[in-house]
Amino acid sequence: MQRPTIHDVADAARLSLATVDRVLNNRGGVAEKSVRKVTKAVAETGYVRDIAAANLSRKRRYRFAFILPGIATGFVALLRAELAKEQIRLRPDKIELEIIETAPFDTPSQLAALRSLSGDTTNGVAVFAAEAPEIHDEIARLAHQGVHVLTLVSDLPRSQRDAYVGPDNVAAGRTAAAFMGRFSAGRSGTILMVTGSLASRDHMERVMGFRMVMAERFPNLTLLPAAQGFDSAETVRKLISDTLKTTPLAGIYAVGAGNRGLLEGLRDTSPRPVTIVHELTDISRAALLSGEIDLVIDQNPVAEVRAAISIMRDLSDNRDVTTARGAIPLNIFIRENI
Amino acid sequence: MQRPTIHDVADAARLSLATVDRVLNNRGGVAEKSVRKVTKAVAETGYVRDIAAANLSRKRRYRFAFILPGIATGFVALLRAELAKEQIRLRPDKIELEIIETAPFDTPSQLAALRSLSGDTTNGVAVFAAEAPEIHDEIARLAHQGVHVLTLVSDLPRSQRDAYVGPDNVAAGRTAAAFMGRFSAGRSGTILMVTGSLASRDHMERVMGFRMVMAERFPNLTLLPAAQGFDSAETVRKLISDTLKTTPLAGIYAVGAGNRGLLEGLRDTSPRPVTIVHELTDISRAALLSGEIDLVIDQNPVAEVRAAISIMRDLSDNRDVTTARGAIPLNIFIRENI
DNA sequence: GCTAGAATGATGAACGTCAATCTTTTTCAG
DNA sequence: CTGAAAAAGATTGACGTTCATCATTCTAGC
Repeated sequence: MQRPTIHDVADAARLSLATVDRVLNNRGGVAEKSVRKVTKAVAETGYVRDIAAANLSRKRRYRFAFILPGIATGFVALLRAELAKEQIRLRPDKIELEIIETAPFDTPSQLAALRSLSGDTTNGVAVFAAEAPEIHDEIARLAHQGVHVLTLVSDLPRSQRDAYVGPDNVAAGRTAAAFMGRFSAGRSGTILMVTGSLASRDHMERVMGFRMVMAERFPNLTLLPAAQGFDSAETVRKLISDTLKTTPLAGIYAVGAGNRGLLEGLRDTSPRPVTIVHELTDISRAALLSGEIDLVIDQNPVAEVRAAISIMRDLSDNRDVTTARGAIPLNIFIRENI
Repeated sequence: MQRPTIHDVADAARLSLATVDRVLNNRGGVAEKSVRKVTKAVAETGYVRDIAAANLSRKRRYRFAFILPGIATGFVALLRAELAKEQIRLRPDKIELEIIETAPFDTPSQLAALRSLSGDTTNGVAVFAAEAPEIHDEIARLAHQGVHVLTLVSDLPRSQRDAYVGPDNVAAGRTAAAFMGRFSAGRSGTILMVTGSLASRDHMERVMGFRMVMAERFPNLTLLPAAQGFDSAETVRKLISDTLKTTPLAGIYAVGAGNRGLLEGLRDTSPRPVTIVHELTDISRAALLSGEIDLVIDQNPVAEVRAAISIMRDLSDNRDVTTARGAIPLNIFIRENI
């Protein structure tokens, strides 16, 4: 048995193709009675629109934009590399990806990126941005224009975004704390948390999760106030070595980027603090192998990009999207499993 | 600018549509010179076949089969549940999934499943099977008939499979060992490994990885020979409690399924051995929360099913598939990050 | 230079849907 | 009962490709 087509629906409803089409694409001008007949016929026949044929007919393309910081290294670079690959891979599927780079931690630049988009040039957009009221406004504007908005890596739960694609950052922080505690094996000492910025929701969520578990389960470890490294290797390096001048550290949790600086700042420190960082990059991988880092918590950029695209597509085709779809698992790496 | 079509290629090659079509679908009967002209025109115009249109025209459907053990609980049940979801979700894309259940750890039944498939009823198949020469033969037969074969969860690297979709099981074992060692914090003692079957390659690879890291880094921990629990809760329970009668355990690494039995066999043991199991299910999740289990190494069944389908589809459309595509990351769960 | 056979061209119907246009039928107010 | 508006029907040409058929033009061998 073949899949039913509009013809079958028309037959079942005892109406013409034209009327069925009018109903299916709600073009209006159809009697209420006929609408019901069609709805019934669709249910009876089990008709599902052939999206490929429909797209072919209406020359549809999917235009998705990704807004992310223009950082040349680390995790964001991996994200961008994956996007570039998908850009090519998805061309035959008529999915066009536009990548818009913003200045890191710069709300005006993120705003400008959002403003450059509109409902008739874009079908969906995935944004990696910080929490700010103007950003929320722009997202609302886009949503209103029928653009599907995803938040990427860092969520904006109170905005009008359709979905969040990224890890559970509170869980990430909790995990970091749990391993920090276990790896410290009951000793006491001081822990430093280095974030990128205190305005990044993802970083704050990680800090929150980290603090919770630390307070609950490892009261022997003392937390310094969260520092800001602005994802810059040099700033992070200075931060670490300055701190070490006055305070010996039992552990470091690097919430954001700048791991190259972290390693430099840590060089020649003995005993080496338990070091937990985020994102598996060339640098963190090497440091894991050499023993300079104890644990890496990673969100797979490949999975992230794919999930985002797949969800934007489903939203565009208005299939229902379960929220769980965007959850990116946290991958935990130690020396033995990279 | 629109994407080029066969018409554009024909124009560029100064040949008719018919000839271009003959070349593109190599139907033969075309002069070598013309073939070259077409190839050149394709390159010049950047033509890429519109797969959706092509599929529409040739009424193509993708028929994929999944062969997996008919176990009603645990990881395999999660796999099957996800497959059932995808079955519905992918219907509008004309992807049909057939799920074939085999008796667990039963080669004849796996063979029968493979034998039931052929090139003209199936485009791709993902098999979760054990290593056996007859299985290799069947895979070769299917490959020869143009069926794309994937191995799922457990690889058969010397077979003619097109790709493996699943985790790096050696890395899984290494990871388990690394955490086992760290969680034991320098103490010495005896470790029990419980596999499903010594014939399952995935289990053996895990054991191998586990042994390697144990020997290298934690010589203070002694390994008992790997036991077989046949993924049965009752067998595992008995195994554990029998072992405990004669030998106190510092750690247990459950390589396979049957975690319900493991927990029962472990009840009232004090001190509780460090316990590491595979796959996040209702049971292991609860045990993690209650503290009966220390660590769960999980392969996400959702990711696994999606990767398998996406790869089978790419193979069917003969796009090139990088081997890395099938690698499923290992998710490590402790109490704090589930 | 003729002819068989190969190569190429031309054409049209299909796949399932969309979208537009034009015609016919139904409905209902006055 | 009439007539206009609303609803429904009918038809057609796209979208990009496949596939088959038939007609035409080359190309070699003799």
